[in-house]
Amino acid sequence: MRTTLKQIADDTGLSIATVSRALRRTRRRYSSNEEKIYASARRLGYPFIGKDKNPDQLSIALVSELFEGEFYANFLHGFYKASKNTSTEVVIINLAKYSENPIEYIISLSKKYTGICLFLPSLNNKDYLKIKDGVGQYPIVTLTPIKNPKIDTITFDSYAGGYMIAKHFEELGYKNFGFISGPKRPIEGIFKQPPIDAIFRKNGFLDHVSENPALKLVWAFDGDFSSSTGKVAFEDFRKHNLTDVAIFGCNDETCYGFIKGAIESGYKVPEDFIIAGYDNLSFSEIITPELTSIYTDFFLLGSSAIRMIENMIENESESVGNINMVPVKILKRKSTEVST
Amino acid sequence: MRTTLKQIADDTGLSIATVSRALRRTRRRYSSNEEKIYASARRLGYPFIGKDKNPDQLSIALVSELFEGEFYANFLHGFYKASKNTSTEVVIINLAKYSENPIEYIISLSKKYTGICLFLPSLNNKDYLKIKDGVGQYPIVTLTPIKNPKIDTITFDSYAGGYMIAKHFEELGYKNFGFISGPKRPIEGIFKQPPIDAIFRKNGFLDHVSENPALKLVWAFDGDFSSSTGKVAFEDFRKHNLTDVAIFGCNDETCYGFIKGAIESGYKVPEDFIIAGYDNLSFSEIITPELTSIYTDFFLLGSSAIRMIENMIENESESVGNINMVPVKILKRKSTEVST
DNA sequence: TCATAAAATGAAAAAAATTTGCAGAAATTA
DNA sequence: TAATTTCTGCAAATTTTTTTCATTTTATGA
Repeated sequence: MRTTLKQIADDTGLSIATVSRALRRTRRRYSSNEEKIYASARRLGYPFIGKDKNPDQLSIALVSELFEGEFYANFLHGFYKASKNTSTEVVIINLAKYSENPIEYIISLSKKYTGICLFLPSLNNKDYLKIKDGVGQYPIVTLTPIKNPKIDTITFDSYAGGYMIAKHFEELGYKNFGFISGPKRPIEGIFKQPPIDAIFRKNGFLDHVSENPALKLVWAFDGDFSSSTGKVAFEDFRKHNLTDVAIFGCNDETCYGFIKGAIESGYKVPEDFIIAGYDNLSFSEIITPELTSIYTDFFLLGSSAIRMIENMIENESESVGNINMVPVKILKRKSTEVST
Repeated sequence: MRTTLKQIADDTGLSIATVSRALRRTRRRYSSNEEKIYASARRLGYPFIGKDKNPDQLSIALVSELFEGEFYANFLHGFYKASKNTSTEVVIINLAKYSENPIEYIISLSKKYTGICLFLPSLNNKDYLKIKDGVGQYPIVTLTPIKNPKIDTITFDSYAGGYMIAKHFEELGYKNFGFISGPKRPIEGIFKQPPIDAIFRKNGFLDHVSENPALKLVWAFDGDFSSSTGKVAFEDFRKHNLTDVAIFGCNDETCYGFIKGAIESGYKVPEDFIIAGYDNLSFSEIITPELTSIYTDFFLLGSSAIRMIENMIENESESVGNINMVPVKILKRKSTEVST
């Protein structure tokens, strides 16, 4: 079961004594046998003795599937930055590599790490229940909103984000609102289920519209978070011949595509319509017109998640399904700037 | 030195036998004592027995400092994607956390991982020599070009990238070339030294210009990779009142800023000048006009790096300073599209 | 080339660490 | 409340690691 010096001795053809000495020496010597011993020890998974770990340091496994795009870089960077200020170490675990049985693998992580932080939009409620069952009273947190969670959840206040956009539009005097949604069906290789986050953004926006009799949703389009559907959305929007519309694209990329389509067709933004996005990607400051967007601060998210896990450890409290919302901010830019 | 059951027993106030049993049981039981034992074991760094590791799996430490931006997401994702096809596991190590003595820390990683892959633009030649000295004949590779490296280097063929741009400009019939450079001095918090990569891009571009008597460098500007200096660069360019110029901005972000400045001043691209960038960020497809750029394939880089380390292990060869160039591609888009 | 010193190695003894058998205590269930 | 199960510590048994010692190999210098 456990790797012993004997196994390494057998593997390398050397004696146990030699293996013991090589592995225990402080300074490495790079003789061919020592290299062989180290290589074998690594391969067989012998637990090393190096001053690898600061005993007072907590370690949190940040379990995610990595994809391309600025979003993931900001996400990871936010966590690392947050961990720098604490005695907590964050280790990224890319689940894609262990996709045969992800649930079991996540549960096994609880032996090795003091806490687990999940960012896995592809998991469903059943999966989370299994994980919760598997780890028992153990500090675990998820970063993806789920309905009726059984694990403590920490997520951006997307509902408020959607609301802020609607409110901003209203304050600018707009009455006619448009909306481009996020994915409603699974997307091959990314979302096994539509992200609930996007639904909250939408609800926050639409609830404000429907609560206020003066406001009206005059146009809606089903997107999938990509800039290409943003462009398609514009083609559809154009056909409707609407004027004085304030459009909320539920992420920035969708808006980029929409604006691109509009500009190419000779439209002017914000003169012909105003538009706002979500995520505040760096390009939102660069695109012409600069895009009003909801800023999600990943450093704040990371800090909150780490603090939450630290609290769980300290108070020996259980992850039972509390939801912790991290506030978001609206950044108003030229795409919603109305000349007076 | 080594963590033993006795230490955990002392720490938890339980007997050695109890600790042994708790840690060796296959199924966890979540009694308060067992939780205590696991917590103590984690804190003290007791080597766990879980079937954590596939014995035939190589593990490579990818040592980097993470920053924000799409670049890093693509970088990490490329490596993960590459590792998926092999039996090699890639573990991201964020060096920022160990900044007290990075060199020593990197050397200590060689005990734990089968190979090391460095992406640390802030290290200099001396640092690399120390690392090389510290790890001896061990599979290690660096991804940042350095002059006269002592460690095997694998990097994008930036020189060829710069050259491709110049060649493309020439083929379009342009004679007057402009250039916006990358950082020439260290940038606080990011580059302890100017990235040599950017210099190679520049050399590839300028060498082609100077080799061909018909071509002329009519304008150059010192940038720092940011879109804001791109905008400043445009202001400078404008003052020079140049026409028929083909501009190479040594990364995409610089070009975004430059184009933004140009459009805001009523310029038209590519009618008034043509421009090409480097990195092929996703916005290059979205910006109007779409930006011609050099595509650096991080999957290819990751695959090559992993293969290189695998070879070093197999042939027991040493990292001596070979340089392996990963080819890049030019993606021609509207920013350099000349109507005929 | 050879003598000498230094380093590396294996066998076996010694030491240390871990597991297990056993019996009593505590908790749970009927 | 009695029966059953689980938990626990002690000490013996077992396994693993380290150390001692003799031998072999390698390196060094005349």
